[in-house]
Amino acid sequence: MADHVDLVLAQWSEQRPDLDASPMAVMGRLKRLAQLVDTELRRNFAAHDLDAASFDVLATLRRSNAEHRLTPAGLMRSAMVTSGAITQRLDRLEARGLVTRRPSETDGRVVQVTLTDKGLKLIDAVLPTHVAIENKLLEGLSAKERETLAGTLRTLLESLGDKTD
Amino acid sequence: MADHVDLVLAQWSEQRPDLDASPMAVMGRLKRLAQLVDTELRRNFAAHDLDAASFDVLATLRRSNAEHRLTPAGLMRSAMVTSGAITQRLDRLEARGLVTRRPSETDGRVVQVTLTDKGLKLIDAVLPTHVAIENKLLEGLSAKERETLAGTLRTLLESLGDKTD
DNA sequence: ACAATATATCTCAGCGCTAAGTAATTTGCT
DNA sequence: AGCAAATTACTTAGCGCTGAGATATATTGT
Repeated sequence: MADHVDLVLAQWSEQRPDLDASPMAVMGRLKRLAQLVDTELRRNFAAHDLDAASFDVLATLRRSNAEHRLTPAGLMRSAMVTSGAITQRLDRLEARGLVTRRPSETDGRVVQVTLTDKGLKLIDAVLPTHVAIENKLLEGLSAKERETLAGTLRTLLESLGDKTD
Repeated sequence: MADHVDLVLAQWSEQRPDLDASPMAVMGRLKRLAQLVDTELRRNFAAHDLDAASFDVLATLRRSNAEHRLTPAGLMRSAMVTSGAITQRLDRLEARGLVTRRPSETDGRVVQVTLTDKGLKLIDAVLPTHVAIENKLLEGLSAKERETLAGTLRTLLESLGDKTD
């Protein structure tokens, strides 16, 4: 009936009763869950010679359109990392022959990143296990709970400006 | 009415209609929120010459007991990082005079880590802004929604073995 | 036309983490 | 008591990210 964050909250109220630590009930759990999930997923990535960053790029290209093509700027917005991080991710993926970089014909500043056949095969091989693991991690919640949870998280994301537009 | 994850789910159903991507409705949002929150909190840490890792150690010591003392193993369990990460965090904090390391008198393998006066003052200076920012980030949810959300996240954490015991 | 501004990508130093392995100490089994 | 297994903390190589800034191209306002 108590997780790690309950202990943390009890400790705060003991050591700093003047501090209202209530936001941590949500924030602490968000952080902790994200970390737990990351650790679990990392195993699957490693089994396919991947890491979370590379998976993220390959998966984003895979789902974006039938050409599996996107610009670094698009990848950056999707991944919420800095442009430097994307450049380095692409360097690694290109060196392994999983994506190609081609200058845009219509805008000299732009680069088109495309999934290679090898990259497509790899991401399609990883996806089923990936989704299966995510499902397994969610087994503790009913379908109804998952739905409500997803809805509340969406409300929160929207309030923080995470729009599609 | 739609956040980034809604777009992602629509893309998957378009490009891989055979794949049941539904767990991403929760997992994708968890990851995205954790990343957004981290980015916001990082600013506050930097304003106090801190980073998330250092803040985490100082805050854990601050709340743990009146002596503000813990072992590296305890810090490791709380932070969910590897032992090497804790060693390095402590190296940095010790070099800045924010914590001290002292060998345990009862167990030769154990080290006692204690917050210094300087460390205590620093963490107490950062905490109010930290909680205020967390509160601000949660403004999009009603008190009721926050409560329900925290409850569901706890259920999920417990199902993943995040026990206090 | 042209200067100013905006956009897109890349570079790099510094930091922090993991994974794997080491060394020292304690615990538990027989 | 004696030894294998577990625990604790540390070390290091390699990776990936941020933040700041460089470079090149495109767009805007006059």
